[in-house]
Amino acid sequence: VKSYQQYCAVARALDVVGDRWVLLIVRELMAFGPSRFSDLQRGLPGIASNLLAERLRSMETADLIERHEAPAPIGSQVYQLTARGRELEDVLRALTRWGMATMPTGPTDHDAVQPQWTALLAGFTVSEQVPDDTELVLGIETSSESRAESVHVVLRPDGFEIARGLGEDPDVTLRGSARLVGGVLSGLLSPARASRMGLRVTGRRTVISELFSNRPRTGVDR
Amino acid sequence: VKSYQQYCAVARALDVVGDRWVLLIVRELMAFGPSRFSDLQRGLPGIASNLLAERLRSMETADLIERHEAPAPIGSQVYQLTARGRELEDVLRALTRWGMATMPTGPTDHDAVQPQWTALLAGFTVSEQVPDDTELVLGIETSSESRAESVHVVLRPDGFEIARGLGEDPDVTLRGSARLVGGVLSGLLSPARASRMGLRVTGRRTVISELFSNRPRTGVDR
DNA sequence: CCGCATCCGGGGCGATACTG
DNA sequence: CAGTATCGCCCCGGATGCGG
Repeated sequence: VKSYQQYCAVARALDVVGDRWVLLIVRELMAFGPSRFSDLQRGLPGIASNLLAERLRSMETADLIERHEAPAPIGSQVYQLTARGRELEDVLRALTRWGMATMPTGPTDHDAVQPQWTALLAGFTVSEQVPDDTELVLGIETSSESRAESVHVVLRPDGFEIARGLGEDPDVTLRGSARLVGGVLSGLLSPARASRMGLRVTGRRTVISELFSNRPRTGVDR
Repeated sequence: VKSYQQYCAVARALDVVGDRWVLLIVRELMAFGPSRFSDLQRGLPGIASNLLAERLRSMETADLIERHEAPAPIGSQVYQLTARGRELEDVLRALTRWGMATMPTGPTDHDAVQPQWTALLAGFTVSEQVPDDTELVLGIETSSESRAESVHVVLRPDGFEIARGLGEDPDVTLRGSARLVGGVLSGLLSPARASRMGLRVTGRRTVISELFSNRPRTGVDR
């Protein structure tokens, strides 16, 4: 939109990422990596196509993303974060932590639900809980009213990756409403309570309790 | 504005703090503490009075701030952050770190300059560098073209406080353009270089080099 | 289909004026 | 000093169209 015209680091940052949708576009690219226009559109329900196009242009100008010709499988182009764009991870982490506190409210009926949002939450909150030299594949299937969609997260102590589908043989799989799955992954809901409320956990169930044994009770305190 | 209507922690957070000016109002209240309407207006050059009033209302509804009858000296009311509002500190920290990288560009001629913005930067970046059980008072005077305004920061290892004026006998005082003062405090500019470029340091000058001896060279890397 | 460009209605935003 | 009132403008959101 318009610059705040203030010589202040916060205002300067908001001049770039303060426009509507921008940080959510970064969220999608941080979750899935290089994505096509239509992929982004799916992950950003409510955005108008012209707005997405305009944002992608200005984000490219701002050096947040770069446009690439897609490799073999698809003959289109993909968008991905630049190094500068990836440095927004701490901003998204902070916003995630702060926004998590409002999650127990559960999705309103009109709220969209996408599994990669919950998966990103998982990557941010529990990835550093993974023991050294291990890789943990977490399957996530959030069932909205209409249909159920799934992703899987590869959790490593130093980071994570998200991809569509359940992948091959995840270590643990969480199925249920986004509220239950997200509640457990954010630490705001104990696995035991969630199970009683309808969460289904398959695979090496002990992994879940291990991940959450030494986590703070709420995600809000520092 | 309007909710994103997505069951995602980031989107939920942006539903509350994503509106224009909101995070900058939080910045002002985090810098100075309880403030009056006109104080906020001074710290937010460019905001229209009706917009400030509207934002203060919605921020009160969102439990970010609360309105209080002012104590003795002023017969008006003051606004201050709630606990929930103070929890936005990490969000501001992350945005500050990210926005700092754009600061060497210096203020454009039209950019406003206020010393508390630089002071907040100091509080965020160097407060934990202060040795235990010590209190360091840092005077800051940023000279814009028209006039020079000053604040002082009381730095403690576990936090900081900002107040107007230079206070009584600060340990060190930095005077100069906002670019020079901010450059040093952000770690993007060495004190030596800044001095050569016109920064004036008075008081216990050694404190400065001590504070910045074991800081990372740039503020951008994790 | 995918990746936009164009058009259009509504509302948030910004500037000014005004009031207790 | 602390807002309220009014008024354009432009951004946003939704729909449609269209070339590759």
